[in-house]
Amino acid sequence: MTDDADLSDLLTLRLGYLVKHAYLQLAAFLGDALEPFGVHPRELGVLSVIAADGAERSQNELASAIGMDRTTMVAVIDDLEDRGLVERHRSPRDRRRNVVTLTEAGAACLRNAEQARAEAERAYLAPLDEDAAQALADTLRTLYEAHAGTHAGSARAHPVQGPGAAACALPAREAGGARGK
Amino acid sequence: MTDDADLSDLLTLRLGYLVKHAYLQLAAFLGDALEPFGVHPRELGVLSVIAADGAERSQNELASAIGMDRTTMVAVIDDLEDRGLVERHRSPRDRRRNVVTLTEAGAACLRNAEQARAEAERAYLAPLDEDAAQALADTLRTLYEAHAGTHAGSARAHPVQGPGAAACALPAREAGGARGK
DNA sequence: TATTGTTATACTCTATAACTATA
DNA sequence: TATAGTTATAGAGTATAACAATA
Repeated sequence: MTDDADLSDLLTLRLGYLVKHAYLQLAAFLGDALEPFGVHPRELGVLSVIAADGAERSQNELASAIGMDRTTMVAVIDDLEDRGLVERHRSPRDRRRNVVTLTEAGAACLRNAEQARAEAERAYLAPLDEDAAQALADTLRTLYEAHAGTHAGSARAHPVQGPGAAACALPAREAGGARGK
Repeated sequence: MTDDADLSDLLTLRLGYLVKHAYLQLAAFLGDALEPFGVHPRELGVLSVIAADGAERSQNELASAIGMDRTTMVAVIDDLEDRGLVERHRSPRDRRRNVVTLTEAGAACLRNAEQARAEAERAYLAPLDEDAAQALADTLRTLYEAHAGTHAGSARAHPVQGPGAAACALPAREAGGARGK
């Protein structure tokens, strides 16, 4: 490495780089914090939503509330059910629906893991003073709400073909291209 | 959907959810903006680093500067080379090294795509006033530098079973677990 | 022995299509 | 016909191990 400082400096000026690594770093914090409880961050989110209110939630409702695909939710519920944290019940009023409820163990796991999650978030935000941490949360929420629905089908909002696009108009990427050794 | 408002509200209070979706939404903005130029955000980062200074960069140096695995860099350079945007040269001083340089087309692509990237970032930050946008960048950079190296090998499987884990201490997750019916 | 580029492999996460049973 | 759950599959993205050439 000759002078990596310049190069990484260049990249940390990029918003995309910073946001991606914020996501990766926070995911590492959360994953480590939840590891003793045997749940993934995504699973904890599912448990939280199930416990959120008294209404009985079907798998489909859970999936759409979390922004998870309903086919992915099947496997998540499978895992949680195998570990005895949730139960599936056929809804008697609409026998297509699987109502998902917390077991005793699931409720206990939720309580403990939620505490660990909150601690992990605090640890991640520790380098910031309280105002900056609050401002970050507010800002992220503003952005989330303003752009909600943007990444559903990633190629939608910007269909425009900017001028000068011909500069890179070479053969589109293929799967297994020939290598130059 | 009975009352999704409550549920999504619950999730937007979670930092992990907000950061993840900030990443996904910004990635969608960047991906759409760069699509006319036929480059992915990751590839644009590689082009930028190559052009960053006069020093000749090997694949290994590019990879470590960007935080990309060196085996991943091989495929990225393959693609860029197939499209005529970069060239590989064997370094005469150390014949193990592949020095990567921009072609004329690569430099032109970089210029145009960089402009599109900057516009996409501005569009993403548009819901914020200037102070909030600047504060966000500063905060993200502070967090990145404070936690640098955190997500190297942190979030993986769940081998350890820590204290207080008894609440969820049921069978660990398997690959193709048997499903309930 | 260590390093660079490379290949092969595997694992995670996600997205799509199709099937079933219900409505 | 439409919807909920399910299954199978495929595509990204990433990580690891091993190998050849070179130092």
